[in-house]
Amino acid sequence: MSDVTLTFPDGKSRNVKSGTTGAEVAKSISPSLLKRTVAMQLDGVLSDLADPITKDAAINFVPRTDPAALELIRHDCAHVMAEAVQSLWPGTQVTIGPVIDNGFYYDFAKSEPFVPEDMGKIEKKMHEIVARNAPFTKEVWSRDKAKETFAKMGETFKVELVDAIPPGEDLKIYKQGTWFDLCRGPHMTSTGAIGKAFKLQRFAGAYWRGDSTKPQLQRIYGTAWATEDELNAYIKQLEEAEKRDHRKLGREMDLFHFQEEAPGSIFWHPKGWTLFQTLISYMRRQQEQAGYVEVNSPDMMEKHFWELSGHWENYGENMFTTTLPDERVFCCKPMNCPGHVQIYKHGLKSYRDLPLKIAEFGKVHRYEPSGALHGMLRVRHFTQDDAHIFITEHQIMEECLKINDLMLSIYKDFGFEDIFIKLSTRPEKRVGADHLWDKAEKALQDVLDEVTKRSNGRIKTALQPGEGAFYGPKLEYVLKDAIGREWQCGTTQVDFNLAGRLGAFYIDEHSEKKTPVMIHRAMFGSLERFTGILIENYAGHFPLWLAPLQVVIATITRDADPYANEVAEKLKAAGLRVETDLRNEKIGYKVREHSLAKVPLILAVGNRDAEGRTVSVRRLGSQEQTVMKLDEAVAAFADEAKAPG
RNA sequence: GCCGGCUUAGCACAGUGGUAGUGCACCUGAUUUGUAAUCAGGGGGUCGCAGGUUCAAAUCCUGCAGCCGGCACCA
Repeated sequence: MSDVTLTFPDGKSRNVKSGTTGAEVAKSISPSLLKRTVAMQLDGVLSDLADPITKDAAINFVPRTDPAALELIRHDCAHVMAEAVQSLWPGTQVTIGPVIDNGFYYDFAKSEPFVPEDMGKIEKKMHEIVARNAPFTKEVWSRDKAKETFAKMGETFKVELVDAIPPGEDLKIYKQGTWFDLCRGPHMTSTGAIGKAFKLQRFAGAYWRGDSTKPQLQRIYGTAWATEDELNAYIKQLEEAEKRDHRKLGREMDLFHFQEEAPGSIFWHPKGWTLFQTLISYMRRQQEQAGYVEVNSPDMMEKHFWELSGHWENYGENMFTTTLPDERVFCCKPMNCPGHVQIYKHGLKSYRDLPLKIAEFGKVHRYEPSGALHGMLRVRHFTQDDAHIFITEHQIMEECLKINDLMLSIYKDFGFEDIFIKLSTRPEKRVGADHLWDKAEKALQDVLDEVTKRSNGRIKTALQPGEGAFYGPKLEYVLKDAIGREWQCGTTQVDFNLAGRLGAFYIDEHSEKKTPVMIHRAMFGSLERFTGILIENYAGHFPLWLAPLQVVIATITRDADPYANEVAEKLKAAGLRVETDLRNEKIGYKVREHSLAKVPLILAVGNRDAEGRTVSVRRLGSQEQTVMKLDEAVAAFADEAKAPG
């Protein structure tokens, strides 16, 4: 047999016979290396340590503590969980069990639902299986053997999976003791390598193959790490995220509430509405500077209008309708675009009027499925910072790039600098001719390429085939928050269809009627969602310009009341949002309360301050106290409270 | 919409068949206080809604709604 050359991470190389396994190579170097190795990488690709090596490769032996081993730990853990479930509930069918961010899941077909107490039982059984430390062994089976075996076991989902594997591919079976599963691998050397740092998290329903027309399976989510320290750190991180939950902070900070008579709808309280309006003012200023005009269009229009626009056909099941006493059917607008086209159509437009940028802080109404609702992040009535830009075809690139620049600069004002952009192309359900879709998708791809180039590759992109809107493809801006979670906010959509459908045109330089192209775009996306994201991103600790209540003046004794009122008046006159706390309480009590309410600035005033015309400043999150002259404090805070941009 | 869980005072929670509780918040009084809880007293709940079982239901059963975790859908 011929030799193959293996190159080790230290640069040294060595020849071994083709067909030698990774385990044999490791053992020949040292038995202890073999013992601590759970898998290998060949040219960077993970594979089983027992795999024969048949070509030259850079080889790396992976110990279980190597970051590369983490996905193996999780994947092995999914197998162990599946064995545990099948041993506890014989007759349960296994389906798929992939690795996901921070963990894994496995989907089961089981007639009785899992109950909460089952989680502990499964975990216990898993620990037993890990302790048994059975080696993972791989076999390659014929398609027929696999189908026959799984069919005999009653594993109908596995049979379906076998059928879905392309003809040329090997069918691999991984065994851990007597239990086995169809799996593409790789796995570690034995179940013991999983260790103890795993935990099951939740039961959930999930459709077979992610398809809501197919049977629903029971999914178990788990997390697994190389060490218990890492597991604990991860759990702590989840707890941190929970503390930031906008639903919890919204209640604690008295920003808004929900109630069951209005599912998916927000009752904004004064403080929350102040925050909301601060965001709108900010965006209004940004858009004015960028040459937009603001309009307002009707919330309800007759159904036939939405039939004409294509919404009734393509979006109808998400629309609220109402029948008036005169029996005409009206629809609440789910989007602002058709209304903006009507405004565009008033007065003949020339190519000289383009680009025409029509913006609206319009509240749209969408009947979302009940299971989709989630605090302010997914509601049925929300305000978009929406705009429609009417342009000629050759203005697409320039306008999309302007939008992109504005989008990025706005996100930066909120501290979001880690952005990624998804391109979503034509969905199955759509309006318009394919050649127009070709043009629209090409245009957005070009924009995306240019944006990536300009950012020197800092902005990452992804393609989402079939995820576009029914009237056009879209770019979707996803931003990463302070604790690494991703949120989709802005969107830019190129639309060759809607203007034509609704009879909008302009006169070009040759006096001919032309159909404008429309760009639909939103930057915050939904103001409600963006507010929720900001609450979680800042954990309620808003920068001064956003904080609904910016300053509290807390008195130390009653004697200081007149001075406290004077301080409040001065701050209000400087444009700050201020309250006084003159209650008969100790200063420590007041500081605690306003700190819990996340007020950015607490000014304590007592007799010393009244005499010296000073304030004692305490900033949220700091124990430190700074005594400032009143006039200086007012000027400094007024400056700090200015909105960016 | 689908699967599972949950729903008790403003908030967080205890209470599994026999007169509804705790802490915080709230109200009243005393205390005038220098940076994360001063002391004492008091009020507050058709136990999500509607049915049913029972001598008796927060507790058991059925239906509905909302919420939570996922799936599907999506800004």
